[in-house]
Amino acid sequence: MPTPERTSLEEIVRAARDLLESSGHEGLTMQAVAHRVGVRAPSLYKRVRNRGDLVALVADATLRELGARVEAAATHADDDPRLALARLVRAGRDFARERPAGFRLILAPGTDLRLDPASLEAASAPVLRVAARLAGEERVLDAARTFTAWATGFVSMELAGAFRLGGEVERAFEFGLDRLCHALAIPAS
Amino acid sequence: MPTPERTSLEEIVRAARDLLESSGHEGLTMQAVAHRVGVRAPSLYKRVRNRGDLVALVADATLRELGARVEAAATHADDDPRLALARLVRAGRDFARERPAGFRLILAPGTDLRLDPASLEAASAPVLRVAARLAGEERVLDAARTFTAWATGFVSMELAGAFRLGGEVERAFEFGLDRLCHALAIPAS
DNA sequence: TGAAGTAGCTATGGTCAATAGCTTAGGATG
DNA sequence: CATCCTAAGCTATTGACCATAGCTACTTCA
Repeated sequence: MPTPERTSLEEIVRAARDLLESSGHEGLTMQAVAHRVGVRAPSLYKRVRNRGDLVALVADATLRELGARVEAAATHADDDPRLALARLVRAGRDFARERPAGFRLILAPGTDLRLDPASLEAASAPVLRVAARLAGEERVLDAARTFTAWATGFVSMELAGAFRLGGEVERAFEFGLDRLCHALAIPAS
Repeated sequence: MPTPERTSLEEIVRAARDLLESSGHEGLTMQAVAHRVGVRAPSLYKRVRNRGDLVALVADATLRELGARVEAAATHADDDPRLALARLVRAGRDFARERPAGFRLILAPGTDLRLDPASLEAASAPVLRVAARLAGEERVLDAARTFTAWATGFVSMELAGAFRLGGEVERAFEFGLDRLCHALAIPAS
């Protein structure tokens, strides 16, 4: 039997995620992570291949948490798909505000970073499920993608500060959500 | 009169942009840029404060080029706003495919990076102009933002490889564009 | 008690950002 | 023409960080 782990991989990833949010992508150094875990930097390489690997783990953990949040928002069991979609996107917005740096990591992953397809699947499944309930929509996949595109674009714009005043954000959100729902519920003319 | 510049700032930024696309964000080192320009690394600091500054210049140059492309796509002088919007988004998609790394830089700028508001303004103005011509739409700003959100989200998804097969991309694009145009041309009920 | 495996450490090498200080070229000025 | 002076570029250096090598000590199991 192997020796029980003193410093678990989960602990390292958690420290790395916190550090990413507090110090940015540049501040996410092996030394800083190690210090936060209470260990010296080289010890991390017993659990992680290199820094890129750690960043990938951070990205995947973040993506999975986003998926869980969206999933939780989807399981509210009310009939109105519009409200369900609104909750889904709000879950994404809240998450992006809580972990902006992590969100950026999964929003625009570098060429080197490969997100786990299973995690992506899990995160996008709820939208697909709700979209399937949209009245009059037969092209469910395309509808879900259109909605997801708007939602991610909106959140990324909000994150980048594209909306100056706070009130404008909500107005723009309600507007976009309303129009998207109309557009996707009404069959192509 | 000052001595004429041997190595211009434009030359440096151009080299940095090319390097960003060929070697990624990590490969964009001062040494690599200097070597490409035909100079030693410390000499760059005569033109640029630090690496972050150079990245900001790269981002701004990329954003301005995107703006110019979108602007060019908008000045086609045909009456159909739908075709105009299609050309706008296609210009963005083409650009994102040509300079994916640069596009990511302006899509999800890090917390440290501040994009020039004027450049952002110039890049988003064409959409606003076309949106203003949409029949029956009075909330022009919100409409433009909704459209822009969908477009950026779509491009970022395409860039991240969210669409498996090539054909699916075009189908999803046509679908989303069609629905968005319908949604934004029809006044809220 | 002895063997084995493993967590963590120190020491080290290599890359890169950034600064200090020097050298030199080339125009401006007398 | 001689001189100055600005600025471009260089070498040398420091400090941060990633990553590996190799050692020590502890835990578990026979």
